[in-house]
Amino acid sequence: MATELFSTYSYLLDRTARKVKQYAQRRFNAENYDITVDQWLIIKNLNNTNDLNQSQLADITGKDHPTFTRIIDLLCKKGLTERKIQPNDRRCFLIHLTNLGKQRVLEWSPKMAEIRMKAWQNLTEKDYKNLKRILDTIYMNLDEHEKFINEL
Amino acid sequence: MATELFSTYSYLLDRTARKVKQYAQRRFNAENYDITVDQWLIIKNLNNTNDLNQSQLADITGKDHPTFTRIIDLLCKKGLTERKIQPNDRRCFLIHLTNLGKQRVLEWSPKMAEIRMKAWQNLTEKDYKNLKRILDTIYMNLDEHEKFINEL
DNA sequence: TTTATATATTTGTCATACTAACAATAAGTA
DNA sequence: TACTTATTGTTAGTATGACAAATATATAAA
Repeated sequence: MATELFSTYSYLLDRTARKVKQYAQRRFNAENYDITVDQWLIIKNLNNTNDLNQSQLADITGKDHPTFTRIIDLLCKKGLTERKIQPNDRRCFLIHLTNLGKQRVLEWSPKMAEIRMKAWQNLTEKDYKNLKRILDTIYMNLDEHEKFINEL
Repeated sequence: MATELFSTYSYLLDRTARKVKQYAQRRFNAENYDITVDQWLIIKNLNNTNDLNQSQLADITGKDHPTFTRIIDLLCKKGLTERKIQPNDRRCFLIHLTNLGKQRVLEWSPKMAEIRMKAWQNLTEKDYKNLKRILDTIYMNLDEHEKFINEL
């Protein structure tokens, strides 16, 4: 593999991930959608699987638990989600998408899909499969937990 | 293209980029290398092309200017770089890798290469070329400046 | 029942990403 | 020269990411 700095996958990955997030955020802002890319990821996911607790949702969306707490704080402040107490386990909350939250997901989804497709111009279904395979392989190569599981 | 959260390239990209950075940082910390991944990227690059000004270096390493200012502040505090005044243009500094900086690049490079290869297990040269092509395509699709250039 | 351990969430700290506003300097122009 | 515009870099504010530590509650063990 080439060892030149700018040929390294880590630089390319970081740069591209940032570009995608940055582009999406600018499009959100241009439409006056008062939400960040990471916040969107979460409410979009809540629309599919509502009423999970924070830990589960954090894991699903790939966020650190402290980071997740803070993002939910902001979503609650915006009225898009709420924390529901569970009487049978008072350690955890269920994160619930409010009616406003559901409305926003419906309202904003088409634009989000359009933005997502924009990045994929000139690429094929096969490219997607390859990308997914390569990224998943890298992820697994570095994931301590998965490595442990595989050794069992 | 699939629309599920876990099948979106943006999620995969973000997740993988973070995993790579996180893994590298943990390995740095384990070796007591007092440096972050982003700081390393910059001194590694300075070792090839020393004495550029901040704007040029920020562009090369893909950082925005405010972020770059802060990273250079930290690198200078650690004695790895220094800002040199240019008499003919007093707006900008040349960023200079100190002797300690050069020493650290030499000292740490082998471990960094090892860490980089770790993520690439089970992948081929062809995978690398594909990944690079796909990521570059996504980047170009979203890059306003390049788009403008291409239209000329 | 008391103690120990595990789970869920929060708080604090540092680093980075991005935006906006600002200061200093340089370069172009009337 | 004086005015305007562009460039370079900094600072401040908000959001996120990673990690360590604290808090509250639940569960298991002695």
